[in-house]
Parts: sequence; C-alpha cells; structure tokens
Amino acid sequence: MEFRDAVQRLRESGHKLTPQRMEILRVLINAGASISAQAVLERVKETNPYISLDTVYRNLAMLTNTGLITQINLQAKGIALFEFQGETHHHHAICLQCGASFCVDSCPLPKVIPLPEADQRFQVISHAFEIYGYCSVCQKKETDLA
Amino acid sequence: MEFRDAVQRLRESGHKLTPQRMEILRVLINAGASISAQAVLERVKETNPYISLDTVYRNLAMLTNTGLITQINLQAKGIALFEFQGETHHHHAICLQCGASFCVDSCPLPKVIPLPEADQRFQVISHAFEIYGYCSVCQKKETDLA
DNA sequence: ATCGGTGCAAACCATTTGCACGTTA
DNA sequence: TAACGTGCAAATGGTTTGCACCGAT
Repeated sequence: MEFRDAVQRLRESGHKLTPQRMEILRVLINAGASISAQAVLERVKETNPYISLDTVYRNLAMLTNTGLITQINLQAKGIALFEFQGETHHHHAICLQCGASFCVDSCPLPKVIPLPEADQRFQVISHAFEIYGYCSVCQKKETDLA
Repeated sequence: MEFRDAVQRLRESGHKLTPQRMEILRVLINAGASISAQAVLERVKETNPYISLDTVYRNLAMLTNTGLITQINLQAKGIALFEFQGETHHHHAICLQCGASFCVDSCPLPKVIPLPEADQRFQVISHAFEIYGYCSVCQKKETDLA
C-alpha cells in the first residue's frame, strides 16, 4: 500500500494533507511511469475538476523536494516529467513513435561508478537514464521510412 | 583537426557554410563541454558581434540533427545544453550546486541490454544518461546545510 | 539565379510568482 | 487562529516561427 506510506511521509515532513495534494499523489502512484505536469492535471481533474495547474506544479516541486517523486528532463522538449519513487528503482525505454514507456529493471549506475576521473570525489545524489527507440508495434512502420 | 572533419560532414550533408555557422561550430568544439545556446551566442559574439540568438538556435538544431552535436537537458531548469560530439561517446555528471558538468566515459547502455522483459523486441535508437550530485568544490558547502 | 540562411520581432508555451482568500492542523 | 495551500492572473524566460532580405553555391 504505497499510498499510505507516501501520505505518512508527507505528514512526518510537516506538510498539510489537502484533497488536491492527495489526488496528485494518487495519480502519480497509479501512473506507474513518468508523466508531465499537464498529464497530472488532466488525470486529477477526472476525479476533482476543481484544481489548477499552479497547484499541480507547486505540489510536484514539493514532492520532489521531499523525495517522494523524481523529476526527469532528459530528452523531453522543455517538458519536465515526474515519477513516483516507489520501492523499486528502475528506468524506462520510451517509444519515439507512440510514446509508450516500458520499465527497465536493471539500473546502470552501480556499473558506472567509479566516476569522472577528472574528479573522483563527485558526490552522487541521483541520476536519470532513458532508452529511446521503437516498440514492437511501431517498428515495422519504420522500415517504410528511413 | 576536428573542425575540418566537422565542416566536411556539413558540406556532405548539403548545408551551406556561413560565417555564423562556422563560428558556432568552432565555439562548440573549443568549449570542450556542454554549453547553453546563450553561452554559444556570447562566445560567438566575441569574434562576430553580428549574430542573433535565433541563428544560434537554428544552427544548434541543425547540428543536432546532423549528429555533430548532442543536446542535453539538465534536471535543474529548462535550459538545454549542447555539446560537440567528438569521437568518444560519453555522458555527464552534473553538479546540482554550480552546474558544472564532468564527463563519464563509460556508457551504461551495453550493460543494460537485454531490455524490458515486457517487450524483448524494443528497437534501441538512442539513450540518455545523467548523474546528479555535488562536485568537490560544492560538497563542503552542503555539510553546512542539510 | 536559387534556395537555404539570417535577423528582427512577435508568438509560444511550460513554468513561476504576487496576492487575496480558503483550509488544514 | 496561524500557517500553509490554493486559485487566479499576470509575468518570466527559454525556444520557436513568420516574413522579408541576404548571401553561399
């Protein structure tokens, strides 16, 4: 029951539990992948139409600071993506055609350390890793192009 | 002489060689690290004051498509960074405090394959990998906080 | 001479912020 | 009832685009 744990961590960190905040958290957990602020807004609106994009952004920032979610900015065109940081650390393979994302369980980080020879003392806090390509459905269409 | 090679690739790909374009390319090669569009503009202006930010952006996009440079999106803000793609494929460790970036030679991709068990046939095109943390200069300041 | 490239200015768009009101603890 | 959180609207700032002119091939 990840939701309970997350709420508990929010409470412990001294944050108030508003309906909007709980909904945003629930959406992020259910998403199971990284989604944009806009996407969060749309999904929250399905349940609670009375919420503003500002609130989504403010909560995403707060949840990121609290460590409950992670922000990713890799290839996205100026659009930040957010993902609930559950028990299982993992990454994603994203289809460039349809946008579907698939989980990649293995994390490359441990295999990359040691770090930059230029600075061995770099203190690692977090990381981001994404694979881009075409899923099995979209692959065939690619042969037509190229 | 990377510059010559790069120019040659531009010529072969059917692009015109304007003074602005050459300057932008030169700046990126000399930078030796990832820099922002704004930084490119400033450095080009040192030599050629008559250049606009638009041209920088357009050329950065073109050079990225041609594969001569790579675009990176930091985790911090919505500022894209660009880096000349020399012979060596590599990734970066980025300081969350001062924004400095350090090269990480080892690439995690080969170690991650095989891919998502959900879809073994995922066709990998590209990938992104970034490490976030604190460089040796900024580390000590962190102990004061926290 | 052509067509791509450039500069200018305005448009875009994700994200942030000031402020007054509402709500949780 | 005190902060904290929210909504609204306006501002911000990196990036993009329409258009007319210029210059590389």
